[in-house]
Amino acid sequence: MDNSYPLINIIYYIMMVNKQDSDARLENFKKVSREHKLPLTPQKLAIFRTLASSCTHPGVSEIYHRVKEEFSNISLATVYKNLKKFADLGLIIEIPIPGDKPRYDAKLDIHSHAVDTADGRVYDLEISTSLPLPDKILGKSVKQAQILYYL
Amino acid sequence: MDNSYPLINIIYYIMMVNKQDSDARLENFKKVSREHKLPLTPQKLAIFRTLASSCTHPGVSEIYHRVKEEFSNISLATVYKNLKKFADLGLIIEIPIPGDKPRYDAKLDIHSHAVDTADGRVYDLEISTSLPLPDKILGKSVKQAQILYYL
DNA sequence: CTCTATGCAAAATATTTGCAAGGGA
DNA sequence: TCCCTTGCAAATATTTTGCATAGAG
Repeated sequence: MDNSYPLINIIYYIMMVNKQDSDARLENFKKVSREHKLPLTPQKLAIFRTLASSCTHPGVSEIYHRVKEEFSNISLATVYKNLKKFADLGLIIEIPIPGDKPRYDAKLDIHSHAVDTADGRVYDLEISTSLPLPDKILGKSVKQAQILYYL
Repeated sequence: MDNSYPLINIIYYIMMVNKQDSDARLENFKKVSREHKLPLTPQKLAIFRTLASSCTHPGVSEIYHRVKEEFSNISLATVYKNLKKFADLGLIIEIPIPGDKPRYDAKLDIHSHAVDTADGRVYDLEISTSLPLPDKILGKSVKQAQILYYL
């Protein structure tokens, strides 16, 4: 007898970004910037907003080109510097992609990603069963976790 | 009343590599190479063995330097080419690290990794609860999955 | 003998840095 | 005013490629 059928069905949802989400992210961005006494430049806002309102998890270069439509003379270095700073402040998450450049995500709650190896697209994923999340590993607290699924 | 205590205890194991593991990996490597009619050069063997017998999930540069002790004139390009080929053949897994260079792993069964953000070390992790693993997402079959925990 | 692999060097990419000038709070 | 930030260009770092030669099967 074949026992290999799954006992539970995993339900997953592909998440999209709506206006409420991106507005809330932008508010949090401003709040954290104020708390750290960091000036809110138009460039920073444009970079963050591009990310916060996007479903496509863009990388450095795509963010650069999109922001360039508004600020034609923005520098690539500014995009690099800010994405790094945002990640340090916990305002965005870096999604590492095997064999490719990293992508970024302004969705902060712990969730998973599906990477389509055919076209490089990355999707946000919520799953019905919870992610195994230990408090501590090796005595150190777990700061972040993500599952990467490769299709 | 506070319901926030976890209902289950997650048990995890830090996995080490023993000689049986690395020998089995090496055998599989030879078998797959034969199947694809790819010549088994001493350089390839050294690169694969370095990885298969390691607990530290080395990156390109570390593998290069370790193999260089044996083959003093090995080229970095050879290491790049071979790691890419091994990954394509499914002989190794690339572990993408946020903000850092990728690491490699010859352990093939689906498992998780803990990334120590303090020192960059990466550990293999087995956990007592299973990883939520859907067959298909967006109609495409799931080829691989890994959880990354950041400490 | 045939086909892939290797090593080297150059090219292509990607990312970081230093610094003078500008701009938010 | 005081820092932090920006844009530019140069410096680094990383990865890929072309090609002549070597070596595995």
